[in-house]
Amino acid sequence: MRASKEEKQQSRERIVAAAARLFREAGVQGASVADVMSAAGMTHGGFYRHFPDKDRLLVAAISSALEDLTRPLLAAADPIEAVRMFRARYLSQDHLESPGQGCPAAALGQDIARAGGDARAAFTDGLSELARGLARGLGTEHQEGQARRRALREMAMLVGAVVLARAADGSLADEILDACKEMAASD
Amino acid sequence: MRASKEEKQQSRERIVAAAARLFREAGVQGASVADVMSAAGMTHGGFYRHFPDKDRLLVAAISSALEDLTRPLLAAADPIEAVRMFRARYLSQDHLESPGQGCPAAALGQDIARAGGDARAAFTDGLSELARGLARGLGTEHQEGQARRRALREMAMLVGAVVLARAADGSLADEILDACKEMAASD
DNA sequence: TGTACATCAGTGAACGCGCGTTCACTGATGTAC
DNA sequence: TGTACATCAGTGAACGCGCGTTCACTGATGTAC
Repeated sequence: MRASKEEKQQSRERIVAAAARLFREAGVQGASVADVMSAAGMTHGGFYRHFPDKDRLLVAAISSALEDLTRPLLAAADPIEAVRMFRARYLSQDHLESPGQGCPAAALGQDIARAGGDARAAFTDGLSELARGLARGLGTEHQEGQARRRALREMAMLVGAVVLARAADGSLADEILDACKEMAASD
Repeated sequence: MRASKEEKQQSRERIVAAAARLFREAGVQGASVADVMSAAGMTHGGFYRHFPDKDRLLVAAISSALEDLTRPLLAAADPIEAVRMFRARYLSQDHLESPGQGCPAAALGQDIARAGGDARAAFTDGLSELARGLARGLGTEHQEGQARRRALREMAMLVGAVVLARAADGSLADEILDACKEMAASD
């Protein structure tokens, strides 16, 4: 039953992808190691051939999810348009309803703050890269440092809007998203 | 060992206060019923004389914490100054380090989104009141609806800033808070 | 007002359950010759 | 290249533990007369 090196690597990627989705959907404590392994198509015992413990899986899941979020911003040929699309997608109903595919800061920020340690470090690195991606599309008319400050403010507003809208019932949630879209437009 | 009606009421208030603090510090799943009862000075068995289950305690804790946050805004003689103070306190290092005494949206938003049901309803009500409190200090030069939209945007940015700053390491956390303070000042 | 009894706030042991992690095992893979 | 053996990815049972909740019990409180 031993799998090849290549198969092991693929297994690991499936585990991280499953964790990144389930942690964002259910929270770190709400998704068990067995849940993640099952979603990756394996049984729970094999987990420890890939990670020493659940905490290390969280670290890998955070990095992976943040990279997925940032990639289009850093790769875009038109950074200004990329930021516009990023915003629109971020404040969409679809993002609200699909935390498993969405921003890990909005879905896991509080879990990461409590986990501390390596999870926080991985989040800090990934978030800083996200800010860099956003700054690319916010810096044309301003000096260097201003673009980064604007990127950090933008991130704060976006994350707060989605955290609040997900925790609130539909009508207030819509109000919040609308108010923040207006902001983004006039920014 | 039966306590009087008045004592029972006081016990209940201690339980809710302990839960409001511990849930914000450790998360809903991170604070057990036994932890809460112990912090309230009792043993765990008595909990069910006050609440049918842990979910109902979360509902009471959310309402209580949001009322504490909103009270000074609604009671203020000078609403504009009250909002200024609210912002400064919200983006302070002290708030960052004391989630147990701070904003329940920034500490529990993701738990509330996942809990759904009555917790979400209680959060929606309390958050709407908070928006009303903020709108009091944001409406002088604008029409009615604009004040509420500005209040919702303000909430989103504040909550996002604290969620991100708590999940990130110190240096990036400071950058985020600073960037959002600037925004608040120029708003 | 005083008495007898029902109520029930709080205690602490006990319950069933799901969790993270460990372990003996299987058999295909990787490697040394 | 072929062979013999060591390695180890993945399985599934088992572990100890802490959780939310239940329950029998105690004795002070509340109430009916």
